[in-house]
Amino acid sequence: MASDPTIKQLKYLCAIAEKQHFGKAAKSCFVTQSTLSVGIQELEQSLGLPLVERGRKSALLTAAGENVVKRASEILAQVRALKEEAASATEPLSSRIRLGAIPTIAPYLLPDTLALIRKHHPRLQLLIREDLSANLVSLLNQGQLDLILLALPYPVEAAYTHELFSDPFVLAHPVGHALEKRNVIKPRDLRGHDILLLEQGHCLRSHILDSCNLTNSQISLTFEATSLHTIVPMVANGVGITLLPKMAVDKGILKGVSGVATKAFSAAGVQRGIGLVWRKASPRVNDYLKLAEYFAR
Amino acid sequence: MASDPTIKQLKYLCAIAEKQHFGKAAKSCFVTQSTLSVGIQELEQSLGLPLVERGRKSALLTAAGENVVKRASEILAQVRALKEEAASATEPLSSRIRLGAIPTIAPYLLPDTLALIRKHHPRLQLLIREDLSANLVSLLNQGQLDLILLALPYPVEAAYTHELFSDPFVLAHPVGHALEKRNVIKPRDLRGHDILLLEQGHCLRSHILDSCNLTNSQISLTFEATSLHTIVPMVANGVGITLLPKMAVDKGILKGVSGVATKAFSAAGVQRGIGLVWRKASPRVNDYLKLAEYFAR
DNA sequence: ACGTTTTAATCGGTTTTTTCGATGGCATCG
DNA sequence: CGATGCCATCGAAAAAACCGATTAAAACGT
Repeated sequence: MASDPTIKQLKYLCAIAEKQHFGKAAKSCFVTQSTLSVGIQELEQSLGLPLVERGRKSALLTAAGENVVKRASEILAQVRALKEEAASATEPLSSRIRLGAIPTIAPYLLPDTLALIRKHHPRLQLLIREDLSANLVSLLNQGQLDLILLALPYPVEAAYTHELFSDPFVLAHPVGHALEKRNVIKPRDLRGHDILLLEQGHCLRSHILDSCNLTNSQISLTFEATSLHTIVPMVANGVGITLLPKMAVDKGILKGVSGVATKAFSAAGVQRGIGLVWRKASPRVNDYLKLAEYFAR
Repeated sequence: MASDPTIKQLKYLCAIAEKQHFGKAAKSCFVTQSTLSVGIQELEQSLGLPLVERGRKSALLTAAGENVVKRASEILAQVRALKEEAASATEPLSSRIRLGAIPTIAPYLLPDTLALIRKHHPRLQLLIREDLSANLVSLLNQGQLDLILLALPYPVEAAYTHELFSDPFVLAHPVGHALEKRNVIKPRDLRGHDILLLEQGHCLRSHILDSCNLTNSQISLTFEATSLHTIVPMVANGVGITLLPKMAVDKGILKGVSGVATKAFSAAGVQRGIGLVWRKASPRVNDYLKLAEYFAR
């Protein structure tokens, strides 16, 4: 079977088309005339037809040769484009990063941070997927995502976890609630109260339970919500109390809601970690670390 | 400077994209795994960025890698297209031939012959240019034309002349003309008669003069026309006599014209030759010879 | 916990290809 | 008729491509 033409050969041919002269074409390609000559011959052989009409005065192209040149120059242009794109992609934090984030982080951390990142790295295309931790980890390990933003601790299999900062939980209770008068609040003070949590599958639920040493059975009323935004009005209505990520409170989840007060825990450890996770083999660790700086502030 | 990626390398990369596995990709490229491995590495080096994420389970593409693959597959498709076009062009009498012809041949020889050629070689693209011999020869030697159809003899510089057949001149005279009664007509019988010829520059003029041993001064009335079609009615109106290529008469130049009679010369040599001319260096002599067969019949 | 397997990178050596300088052939020009 | 210009060809040297074997590292199985 006839082998493929070489990019070099196509270049030679285009040079001939331009210069109409073997020697000059060779010079413009920085090779000797003999090299270019055999290059053209090989190309003609591999295509099975004469491309250049060797005259004494000048080297003209065959009709077929001109067609080939037309296609060849397109190919060369595309190759150039490929190289240029690749070159621009070597610029850090460019091209595409597919980022996953869980629902109890994304709405509070991403808007500001992404705006900042976008400002500094306009060439970076960040695709966001919001999903539960388990799904994100699975997608990451399948290669469908490049980077995920999780609450820690979380088992991420073979992936690498880069912790960013810790996010304390704060108590959110109806105004006038029995806990309001206490100066100091510890996890054990929660026992016996109706605690509203997200439904199973949200890692926030287990992080809260774990960090407060509670079990499912110790929660007297397990009213399960699908989002923090649905829990807040329930607290306002006196249905129960809840723990909110400080991150969410800082970003104004209580804004416009009356009848809910917050209180920080005096004990340490009532918190979750926030971290980035990527595949160990990932070649863009530098990019991820740079992104981490934006998330960490 | 970074060297160009190789077509082979692009193939390797696309194979990886498809198989997501070095070994399998290598097999599909009919090379060993090591060959493909270094090929990919070279490509990555020349582009200056990682394209493949070598996992233990599978070889995934980087974001940049996917972009490159997209472009690469386009390039490969174009290369394939180039090869296919070239292959189809090896079929004889395909692609393009730029044919020049003089005004005293083209209208009489081309219509029928081109129809025949078109029928047998539908893939052949014949571009026709009608011009005076001198211009055609110049265009041929400049490479603007591939083949020209001339009346012979004609000096064609370095080109090669392939004679097809001879085209006798016939006398065309008004009905009732003095020459009508003669059984035998020789060139010298023309002397003293008003002979209508094409203007200077048309080779037909000099061919007639030469073949009849006439000089410009021997023509009593030098009424110069720009085309044979304008001469014929002038003959019909008794303005003079003329010599017409038999070819033109055969193809009906006198059809619908009354009052003009024709007579063959009894002497040999009152004729012009018809021939194809191409550059000696032309690589498509086979095609031209094949075309010559159509013109010669 | 420990071999086994899988997978890609690496190494060493051979073959192939590429490239160059020099030479040759051919046609044109002075 | 020699000089010149141009492309093809040749021979040698350099570069590369390629292969098979081996290594390294991780995943898998027992």
